[in-house]
Amino acid sequence: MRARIHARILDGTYGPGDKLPRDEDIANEFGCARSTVQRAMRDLSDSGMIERRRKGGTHVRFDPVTRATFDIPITRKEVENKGCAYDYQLISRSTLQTPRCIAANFGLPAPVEMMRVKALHLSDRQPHIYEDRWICTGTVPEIATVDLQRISANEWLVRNKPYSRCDIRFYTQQAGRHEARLLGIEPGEALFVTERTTWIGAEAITTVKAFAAPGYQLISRI
Amino acid sequence: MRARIHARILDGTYGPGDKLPRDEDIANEFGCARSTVQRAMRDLSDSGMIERRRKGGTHVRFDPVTRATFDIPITRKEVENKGCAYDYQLISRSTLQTPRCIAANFGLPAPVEMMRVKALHLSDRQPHIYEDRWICTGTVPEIATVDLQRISANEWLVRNKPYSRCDIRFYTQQAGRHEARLLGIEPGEALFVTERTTWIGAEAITTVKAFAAPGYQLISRI
DNA sequence: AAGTGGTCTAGACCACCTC
DNA sequence: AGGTGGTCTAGACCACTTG
Repeated sequence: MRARIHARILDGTYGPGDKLPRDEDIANEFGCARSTVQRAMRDLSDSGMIERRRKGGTHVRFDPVTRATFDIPITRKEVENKGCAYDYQLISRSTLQTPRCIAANFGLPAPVEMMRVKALHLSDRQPHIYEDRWICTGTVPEIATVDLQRISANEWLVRNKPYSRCDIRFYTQQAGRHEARLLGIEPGEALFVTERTTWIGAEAITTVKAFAAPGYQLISRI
Repeated sequence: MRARIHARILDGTYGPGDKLPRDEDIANEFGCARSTVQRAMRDLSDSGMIERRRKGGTHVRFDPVTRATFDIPITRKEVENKGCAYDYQLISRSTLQTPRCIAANFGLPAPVEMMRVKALHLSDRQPHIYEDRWICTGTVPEIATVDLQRISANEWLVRNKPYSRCDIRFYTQQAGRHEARLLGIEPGEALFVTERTTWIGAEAITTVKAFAAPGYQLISRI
């Protein structure tokens, strides 16, 4: 039943920008319950095909988008899932005032005190990802007691600190001398950079810039 | 009600790997209908927090993942949404046998005839994305009659060819001479590469490699 | 103010998968 | 084969938002 409603929209009965009938009318037309229509519509809405607004009705999106979903695992798991041996090295940790640009990542007007953690993730003994992270000691005081030689901040945070909001951005950057040395590559090679910033409620948790060695791929199947 | 169930799992009552009670038991405990529980569980399942299997029950995922969704718009729209002027140039189109590696993208054992389309998308007159695309003329015969000088294959396909499956991968690559010349940059600069391959049912539609000029970012907010 | 989608109920039946 | 989650129904009430 739900499949029929899906098909009806996919098949071109309604085109980009068109308004669909109210759920109840569709339910009558198909001879099914309104909640069944609601369920189908929710799926289409999740997939980015339609947009719904109370009182405004349901419209086929005017500009179709491809909505892709990616699972970003803990770095250790990502390596192990490839069948590679995982290693991890803490490079440095220190507590200091953030530069203004890091505070800005969190939408904070002024610098605050945070812990800065630099670390290297290895895959089969080869440098894999270098991460440069700031952790808000105000929101996550426990971090002071965590043995970051043994467990990466990445893993500890994912396992222990739920977040309510997360900004992610991907882009590329040529390796500078610093990154090249740590990753064992030549300066100028193309790095895959992942920036992630998380909050719990309005409280900042962490922001991290992860530099992946060339060859890194992000994959999604829909 | 749904929020209470969400909270219950987030707050650590159940940890990674734990088995949750059956939906019906949870419903009794909370004094709500089973379908309400089912709905809450579905959300958690969609977000990657739990895994459900018929007869197997519901488990908190052992290895938490960050699940991010990205909207990938039509390139023209992506440029216009930034407030930039969009331009587009068809570089070449031809019909020929695919190399073996392109056929392999589709899981085809042998080369087939496809149309190859190279094109450049510009943002405020600056080269923005260079795409190198193969379109299956068997599945999409209409493409022969489309004026690809006026509308990009990207836009025409998204608007006219629904797909049932899509593989996407992102990675980086240093610009070669060819890409550098087209994008107006120096060889060696870091490109953001998007590879997309789509099917309708078992039929191949298109595969494309899009090279984005440095500065390109992919953004998601959760 | 009214019309639309969103949530919830109480119940039935189905489909899949593990045991 | 039985137990679990998945879909569906017919209905009620709620919440948002636009005209």
